[in-house]
Amino acid sequence: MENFTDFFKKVEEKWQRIWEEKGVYQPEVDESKPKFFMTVPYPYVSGLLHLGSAYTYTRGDFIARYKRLRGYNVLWPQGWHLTGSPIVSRSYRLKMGDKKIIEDLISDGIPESDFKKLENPEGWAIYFMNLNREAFKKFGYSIDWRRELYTTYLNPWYDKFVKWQYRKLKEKNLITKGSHPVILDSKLKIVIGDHDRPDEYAGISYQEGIIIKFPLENKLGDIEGIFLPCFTLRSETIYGVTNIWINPSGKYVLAKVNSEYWILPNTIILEELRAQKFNVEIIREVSAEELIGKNAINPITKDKIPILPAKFVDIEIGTGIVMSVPSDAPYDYIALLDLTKDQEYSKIAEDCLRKMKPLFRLEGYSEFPARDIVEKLEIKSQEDRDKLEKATKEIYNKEFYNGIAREIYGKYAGKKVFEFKEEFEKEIIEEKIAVRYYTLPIRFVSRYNNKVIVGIVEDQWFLKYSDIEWKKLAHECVDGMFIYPENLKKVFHEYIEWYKDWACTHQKELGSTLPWDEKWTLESLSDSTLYTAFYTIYNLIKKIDPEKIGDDLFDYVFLGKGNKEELIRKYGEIIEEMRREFLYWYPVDIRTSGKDLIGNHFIFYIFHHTAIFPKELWPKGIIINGWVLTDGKKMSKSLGNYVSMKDAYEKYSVDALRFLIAYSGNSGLDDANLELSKVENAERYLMEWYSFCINNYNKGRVSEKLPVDLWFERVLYEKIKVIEMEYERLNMRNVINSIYDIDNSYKWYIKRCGEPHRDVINKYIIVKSIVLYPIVPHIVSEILERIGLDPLNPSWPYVEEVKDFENLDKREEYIRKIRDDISKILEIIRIEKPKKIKIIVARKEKYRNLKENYFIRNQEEELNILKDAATTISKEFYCDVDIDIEEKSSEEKSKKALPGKPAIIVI
RNA sequence: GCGGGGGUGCCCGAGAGGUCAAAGGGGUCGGGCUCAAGACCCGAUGGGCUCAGGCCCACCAGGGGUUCGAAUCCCCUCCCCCGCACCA
Repeated sequence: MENFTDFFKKVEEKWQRIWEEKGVYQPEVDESKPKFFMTVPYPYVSGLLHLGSAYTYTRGDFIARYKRLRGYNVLWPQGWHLTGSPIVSRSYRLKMGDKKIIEDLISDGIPESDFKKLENPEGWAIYFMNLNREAFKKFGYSIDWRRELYTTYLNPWYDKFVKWQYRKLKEKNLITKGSHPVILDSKLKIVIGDHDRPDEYAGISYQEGIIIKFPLENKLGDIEGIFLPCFTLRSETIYGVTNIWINPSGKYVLAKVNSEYWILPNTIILEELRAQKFNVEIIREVSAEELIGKNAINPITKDKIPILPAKFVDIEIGTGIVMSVPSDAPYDYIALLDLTKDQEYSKIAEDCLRKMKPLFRLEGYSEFPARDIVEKLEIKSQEDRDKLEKATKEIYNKEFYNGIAREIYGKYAGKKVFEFKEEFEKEIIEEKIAVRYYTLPIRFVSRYNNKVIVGIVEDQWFLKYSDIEWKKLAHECVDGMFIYPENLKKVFHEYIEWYKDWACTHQKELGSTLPWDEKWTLESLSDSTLYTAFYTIYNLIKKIDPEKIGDDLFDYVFLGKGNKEELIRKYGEIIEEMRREFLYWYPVDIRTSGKDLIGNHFIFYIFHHTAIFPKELWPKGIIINGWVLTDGKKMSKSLGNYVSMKDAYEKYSVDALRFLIAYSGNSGLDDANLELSKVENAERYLMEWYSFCINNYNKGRVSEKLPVDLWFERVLYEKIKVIEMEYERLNMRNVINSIYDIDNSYKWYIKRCGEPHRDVINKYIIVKSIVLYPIVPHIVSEILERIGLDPLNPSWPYVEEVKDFENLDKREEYIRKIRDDISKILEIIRIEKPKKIKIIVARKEKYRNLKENYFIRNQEEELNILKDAATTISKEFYCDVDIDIEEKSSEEKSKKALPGKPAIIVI
């Protein structure tokens, strides 16, 4: 069993060592050379990176190395993202002995003896940063590691940088303050993140809805003007309310809420209302019986509607009082149906069902979609929770996007729900019929054993992405950028338009605090927008005591503001150097990553650059790639095809992996298919190329070049042009396909000439090796060294243009056609080994009236070409080949010969 | 619903008005090499006809159109994937 892996691994180690020792990827400012600044968004290091990341970063390496070959002074720095909650959450959960986390760690091959280190966020972050850095190095990335940075207060320089950035944004009035809902522990009043709750509730977010206040028809006791507040996500269905639901076994109270009287359940909901700035004072208890059977008034339609009992009403959710829309809400429909079987309420329930109103026109449904779906899914009762959830979701979704309001909606009639809902809600809130409210879809307890509620924080900070002037700049930036694939420009513009203000601060997460309001931490998308600039000076700024760094340093280095002499006195000459580095490297020439970042990170990146920097420093290019499938399947732990970068480089040769990564796809939104099952083929392919090079370099015939020599040189020339274009766009699959084309042409070349020309074979070796270099730099470095070329400073091959003045392409095409015809004939007449092949060229007169552009002009020319081809054909078919002319031939078939289409006779 | 990406032969995937039955893989079948397997090499792989390099029909989600000519352009329909946010 052949196995080249060990050989490759040795070569890889060797070159990685040399690169590191010689610092070949640590570029210095050099005004005499054009610069190229390439970045890939840093990964979030909550664990080991997998082959999906490898795909993105390896593509980064392809372009970095390609640009180096093209003579650019290339900088590729890399960092790590630690900001946000997942690291905090995971380390916390590990500390608590969470099984899932332990399982994950074990499946990643993390030894249990290391777990202790991971039990705090800092330890976790450092640990995985180290492992992932190691993987990046093993993959051979040409990163300038002097500039390796990571985020959050754990890195005081980064922290200073982010704070500077946010002060700038605030100065420019791009930060605003507002209120924002958050999930809180009801007793401790602290924000409850995923790690503060049981696993099964991770990821549950609040819902935004409204409370509609239904006045009670009569007094309760001697109090008048009491409201039944109904929380709903579907305010627009208020026109179809037939009744109100309360839980028959629930405990309710009469409370004074602000200046009104409300009926509310005596539950955690009171606390939640208070957390949302309602002033709630309990007056007295009210039993469900006191309410059931009474009537309320629909505040919009003024209909009189009964209050009825329903078991499905959860007195801890919403307001514990529910408006019932049987026409469009499956729960309500089935509950009324249930109630028709009840002695006491059957009449009222039937009446309610009769009063159902058609609200929306919805294709595929009758005027009462709730009834339709209850029947379709065969929902039997309100206990049928799963089906009801599904039904509700379906109807809600369909009605929201496709439901057309009927006449009853007045000015909204004819519109779709999503078109008018926002305005409608605004209106009923202004009319004081309703109020905005947030709640949870399920009530659960925090790890501190208290129920969790939604509260409003009043001092939440926002990035003002709604700012029209800011949007304008962002659009302008996109317009001026190279975005590949090009059609994504439109998508970028749309996202810029669509963004509203972004809540940029969280609590209890890893990150940098907001400099003027230190209880807030900048959330993870918001602290990672401008750091590409920070890379340019990071290797230098680290020499300065972070304690001493003030905004004046950044103002000077990035914006050229401040008194230079004074600043030099304060920080030293180094700030001059920093300014120079920044101005040399900036702007970013290419930033490349996956399509998942388009709508978030890349938009932020653009916005913030336009806010802080002058136009000439705005980002210049973005290249987007798709997801990665491994062997045609989505990579996931449950499918068992999950491969971490660490697994991969330990098991396979990295050059083979890099080759497969290149071959897996082009830029764009399509998913790439990384065929790990082909890793051996890739190794073999590369190994064969390696042996070919060292065995053939400087070998071969030395003589006048034949037409076929020129033809192959021409192929090389043409292909290298194509490959250049594909590299610029990171269409790596196309690059490899072009290399395969070269290989196929070489095969034909050898068939045609037997022994290759020395110049030609050398050219082939150099061209293909260099073109492969960005993809498989280790083995190519080895090749270059073995054949006596500089492996540390390779440059893009210069191939002289070979013009097609000899009709080289058509000549070869002609010969190939003759060859194909012969094999077709052999097949049809079922001869395997011909004794002789006669090729008879058309008689002279037939050439007289040829089309202008035909490449063969006369009989002599065709004869020459055929004589040249005779050896090739004879070798291929193992027989003699006679070339003759029609004039002299005695063969009957010779008469059929035409110019460019000689008669072929096989004996 | 909006926005984006798609639907090509057994499968994956290129092609973006003629040179297109449609590149390249893979699979399958047949053959070669081999003690044998793998690897490698050659051939076949829509249907029908034709024992001399050939011809005819069908065909690129479905339907219609533009054109001398459409997988490619236009219109309609159907289907699939992704996003629609406060999260890395």
